[in-house]
Amino acid sequence: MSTDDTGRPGTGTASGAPAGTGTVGIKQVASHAGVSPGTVSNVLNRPERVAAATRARVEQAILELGFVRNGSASTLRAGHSSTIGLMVLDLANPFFTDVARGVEDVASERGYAVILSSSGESDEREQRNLRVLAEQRVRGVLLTPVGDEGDGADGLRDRGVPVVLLDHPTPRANQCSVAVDDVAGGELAVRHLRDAGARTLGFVTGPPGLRQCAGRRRRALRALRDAGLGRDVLREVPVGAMNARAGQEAARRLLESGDPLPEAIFCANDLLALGVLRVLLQAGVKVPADVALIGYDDIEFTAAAAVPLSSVRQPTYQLGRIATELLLEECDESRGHAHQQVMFQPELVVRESSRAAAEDREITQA
Amino acid sequence: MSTDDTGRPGTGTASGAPAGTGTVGIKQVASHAGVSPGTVSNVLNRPERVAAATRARVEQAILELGFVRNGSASTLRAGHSSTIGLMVLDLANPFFTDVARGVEDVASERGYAVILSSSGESDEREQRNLRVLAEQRVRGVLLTPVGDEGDGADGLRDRGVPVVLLDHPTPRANQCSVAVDDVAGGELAVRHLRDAGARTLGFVTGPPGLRQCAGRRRRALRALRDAGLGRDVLREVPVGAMNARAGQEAARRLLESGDPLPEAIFCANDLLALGVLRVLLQAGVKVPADVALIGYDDIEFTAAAAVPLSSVRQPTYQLGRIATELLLEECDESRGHAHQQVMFQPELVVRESSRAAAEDREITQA
DNA sequence: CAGCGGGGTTGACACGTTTTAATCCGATGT
DNA sequence: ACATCGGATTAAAACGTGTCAACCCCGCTG
Repeated sequence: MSTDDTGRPGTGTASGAPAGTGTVGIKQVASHAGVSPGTVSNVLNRPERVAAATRARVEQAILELGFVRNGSASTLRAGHSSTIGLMVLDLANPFFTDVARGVEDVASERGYAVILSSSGESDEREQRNLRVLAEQRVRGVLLTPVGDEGDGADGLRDRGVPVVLLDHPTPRANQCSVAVDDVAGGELAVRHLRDAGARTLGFVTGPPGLRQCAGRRRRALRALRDAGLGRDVLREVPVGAMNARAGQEAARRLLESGDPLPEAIFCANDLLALGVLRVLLQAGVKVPADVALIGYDDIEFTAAAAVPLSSVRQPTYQLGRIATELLLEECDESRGHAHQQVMFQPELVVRESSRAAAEDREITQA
Repeated sequence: MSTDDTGRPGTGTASGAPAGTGTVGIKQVASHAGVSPGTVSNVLNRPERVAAATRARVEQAILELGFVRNGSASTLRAGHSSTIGLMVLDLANPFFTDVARGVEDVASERGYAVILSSSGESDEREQRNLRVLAEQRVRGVLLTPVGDEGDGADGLRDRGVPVVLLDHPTPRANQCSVAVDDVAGGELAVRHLRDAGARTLGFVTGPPGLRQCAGRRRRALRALRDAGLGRDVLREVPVGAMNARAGQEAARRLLESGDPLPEAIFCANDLLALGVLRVLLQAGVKVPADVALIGYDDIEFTAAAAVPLSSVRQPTYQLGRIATELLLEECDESRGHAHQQVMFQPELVVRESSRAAAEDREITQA
């Protein structure tokens, strides 16, 4: 059968690798190496089962023909692909970027590809993108759910696709999750601010619609209570987003309210804190002498800020790594897999922005 | 049809779609709707060819059975998938993050999924990940190549996979590319610094092995020459990475060298600039009074820095959008597609860090 | 009334791979 | 020398969808 379907109206007219060959599949490799397609498949998937001599011959043929396996056909036949889905809330947030790096590294090590999706904190987009992932027959999904309940992925789980919740503790025992102890983090921050001498506290938080924010707010309140302080010393400043601009907005509101500034401000997010910091400094407020400031996430830029920001560090990269390892484990041995809820402990990182006035004689040493 | 799956999100097990059903494919839908598989396929792909009545019936069946099309089979049969690959240099860089957002938005709009890869500025990883993309039979690839020559993707192009170069102008006419005019950007920055009164210039640049850095260095030199300045006024400070830590390192080296500081510093990257800024401020150097400072990329954090950083803005998000649109266009109508090299013009963003002492009477307006 | 045309629908095949059962061949044990 | 065994290889049957030619039905025209 002389299959010369070369009538390609193709654009880029061939160069480099053996071009012109319509599509080089397992069959072409087989005939070129003088074996059957089945053997080629074996070379690809269970090299140990094929004699060294033939294996070499096949590998040679693969190289010469520039064959790359067709993932679709493979997936179709095997029933599962070698890609995993990663759905984050916001790509622009360095927190998720770090997580994604961890995910990508592990996945890449194991030969998995990562399909990255961003829900943009929208329920509807989350659903739409999850559907795309389902169509792609991803092997599993790492999901930072938008809603409180992680049930947006129930559809996937019912279809037998493992789902690991990211940065979201789950009450349900029938799924894996990886998260950081938010309550402990809030406690660390609030206790630290109190220890630094603050009697009144401002709390800058994102839109309450966001699960993340709701959670962090609850956690802050609880930490306050645990610290023996009443809600009356707390001043909440809700803002519309979780970025630096919103932080500036929040600080302006605090300044213009006429009330005295709180002695310390806890921001639900480093981006917010950076914005707050800038406006305070511009207004001549001294940080931390007048107002102590602490953020959350410990993104890279906090350390580089004019007054280096205290923050609560989360093992973001590790978060991604562990979650991926958990997911791949669940994929590989779904039989004996025991779901586990991993909870990391956050770590307080104290920098200039919140050092007690007592211990810092010379902050900005210029 | 007693569909009792109405609003019962509470019960953990078995909810949503009919569970237990092995795999629901096009056939099951067909028999459930009393039509042939071919018709179901038509409903999915060419709805206009099927009568309204049957279409409704089929759609109903799809809904009831919770059918989602098997992308692998679809791809296999159709010969091309509905995913595109995006390979960036470094996920941790907000520049690429922004680009990725643009890509994701457009792709998502058109029903494409995005497979995100990071080469981590490593040639070997680029090759490995491109191979994975090839296996996945992506419809096309957006690539920010590591090497000077964008030939790492030639293998893909030969296989008929459209490749659009991202943030990398190409000399070759047989491919699309989207980039920002680096030379113009360098000129903007250098000219601006000179206009602000700087006579000597420091240039902090990343590892020369990186194409990005090599390019930006060349561009800076050229801009200098165009500005009528000799190389003798230039002081180069190469560093090992493109992040804030490296910037701090660079600034320290400048300070400790004993030579007088340059009157202005141009950083190849905002992250570097942030690091430089911090160290300068700590050392008591006034910005911009003593040293003017400008970065590149205009990432979000520059505006929020203690001394807001001047920068050269690139339309990052747009970069991603346009590149994706170009790619999808090339995919859809590969016949009549004319390759084009899009070149954006960068924009100078002047903030406090580089205002001439003359023009700023009152910078901090609070 | 016969022929015709066309929209709607159908079957069946092909896509490239994995996998299972069957086949082949040389070597081993008696 | 024959039966047997085991490793290496093969042939063929799926996997779920898209495509295309064929087909059917019905109304319309000559």
